[in-house]
Amino acid sequence: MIRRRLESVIDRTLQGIRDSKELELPHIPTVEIEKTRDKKFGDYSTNIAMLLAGGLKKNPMDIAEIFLSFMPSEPGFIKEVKAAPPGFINFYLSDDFLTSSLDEIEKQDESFGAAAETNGKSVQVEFVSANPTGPLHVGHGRWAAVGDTLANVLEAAGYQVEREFYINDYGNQMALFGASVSARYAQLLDVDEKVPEDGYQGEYIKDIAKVLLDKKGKVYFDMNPEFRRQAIQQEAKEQVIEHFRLVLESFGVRFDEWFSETSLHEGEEIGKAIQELRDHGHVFEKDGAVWLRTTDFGDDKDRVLIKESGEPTYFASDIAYHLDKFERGFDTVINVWGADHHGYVARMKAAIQALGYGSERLEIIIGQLVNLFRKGEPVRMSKRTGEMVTFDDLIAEVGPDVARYLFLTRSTDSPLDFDIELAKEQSQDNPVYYVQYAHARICSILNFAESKGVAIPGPGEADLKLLKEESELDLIRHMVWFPDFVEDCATFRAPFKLTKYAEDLAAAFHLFYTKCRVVTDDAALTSSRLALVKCARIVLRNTLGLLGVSAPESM
RNA sequence: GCCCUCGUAGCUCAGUAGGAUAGAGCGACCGCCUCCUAAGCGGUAGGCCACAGGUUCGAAUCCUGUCGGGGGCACCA
Repeated sequence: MIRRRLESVIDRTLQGIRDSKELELPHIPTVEIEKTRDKKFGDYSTNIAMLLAGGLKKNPMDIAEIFLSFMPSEPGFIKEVKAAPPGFINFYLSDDFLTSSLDEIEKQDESFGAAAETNGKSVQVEFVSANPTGPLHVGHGRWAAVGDTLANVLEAAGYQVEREFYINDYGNQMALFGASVSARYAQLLDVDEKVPEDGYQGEYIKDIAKVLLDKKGKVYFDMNPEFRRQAIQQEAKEQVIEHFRLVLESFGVRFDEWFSETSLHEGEEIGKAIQELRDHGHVFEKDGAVWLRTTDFGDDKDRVLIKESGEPTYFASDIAYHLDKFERGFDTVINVWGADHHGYVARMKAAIQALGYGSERLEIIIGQLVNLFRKGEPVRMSKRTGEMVTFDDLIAEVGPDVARYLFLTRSTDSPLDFDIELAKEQSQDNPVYYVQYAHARICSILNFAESKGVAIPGPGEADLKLLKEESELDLIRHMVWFPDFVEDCATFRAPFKLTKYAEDLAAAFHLFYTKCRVVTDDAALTSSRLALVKCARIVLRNTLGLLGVSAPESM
């Protein structure tokens, strides 16, 4: 990683300055290295001189100059270092370093961009977690893309990652769902039974009942109504979960664990969690209910754990669930929640603190919603009229690649406008295709070379020093940045940044493509450009891989 | 009313662990295929970073307030 190497150079330089007593360095601040946004400032820069200026009461430019005079020369890595006002130190990577990196990329191949070793930390990412009472909506699709790509990025950054789906399969909503399916089932057998007033009226309930009838026949018919409702609820729930599994799988998302809320109620977990809270002294009784004093930890009001009726609240089971997560040994637990749950964050964080865990071990990513459009017109969704575009409808219409990619083009906490027609028709303006096209073009070049009988060079076989064109070196600059970039995406929990990276990389490739012809009569140059193009394909493919988007060989 | 979040080019949005002249895509306008995929490339135009204060050598970024959009404020899940 480039940043690590620069950190080490900067560190050694500062030590040198300190030893020589040229400057009194009381302590060395954390080195910040950023990729420059403009080439004229070099490739990477640090603001260390400006950070030191305050304490030393010296002009940052003077400090930068001193820094330059002490910096060891590393010709194989850095071509040039310059101080620039108001006190930046800019590093220019050497051409040799850039071109020789290609061998490294090719050697690492699929693992290029991923940390060489694990960082020893485990993290669980919980996402989607829909109630199994009906189809997933497009918002769930967005959380799925965000959660899964975040998990990919964390894995690449060296974390041990688990993906988990929490099944909210307990409580009133489930009972209503069961009763609704049960009524539809009865109706199919010509028994006049009404779907409950506040039950689920959607057409899909009929479909579930139909499948149930086809699969199980009339076995529920003779049961007493309550027993029948429960049995049907169980079957219907399994049907919906299986549907979730299939839809998410078609979207490239596979969970390691499906955790049922009901299982918490069946076991001792909830009681255990409440006892633990009690032991920590945060539980009290009032108005016949049992409360958790979440206000001790910054919540704006205290919350009920056990209702007057003796039933635990959803909050209580959620606490038990989070306790279970920590007891499973995760260092960090990340939840991707829909925006409608954000009022819940403070109390959940309070709860885990009441259990004695640091609040930083629970991270909650609030995902904003998706607004669907069709040719600029908002798609009205109403469960009543049945006018609904579900997540699987969307996948069927635009395809998983387009959906996944576009879901990740906006930062997670800003709402996303998704125009279905634009997504599938305006292909030339579609960033997904722009990136995929770069990959397909590369494959086409390699095919063309092969068809001409040109040998594709293996690692170390091409003379990479022949790559001197600006567009060639710029393309490599984007590629060698990749591992650092992936690490940033992980530390900032910002999977959506990858789409921008992918577009910039594709742009660098497209520019190279128009400026430089790969397969020419110059055998040596052809060989080195083929090596470059092969590496560009690796990085492009790995980027798309993290995004969960396919890398087509032709388009 | 209280809490959270957002407000950046005509549109959709990046950029916020304070840093250099605020970026991209789309839309508009002008160019580029005898040649490995034109689903591409180059160029032009477009900004009081909602507003007002404050902190700082330096603020789109941090703090306070105002205005505007979205969301949330259950012994529901």
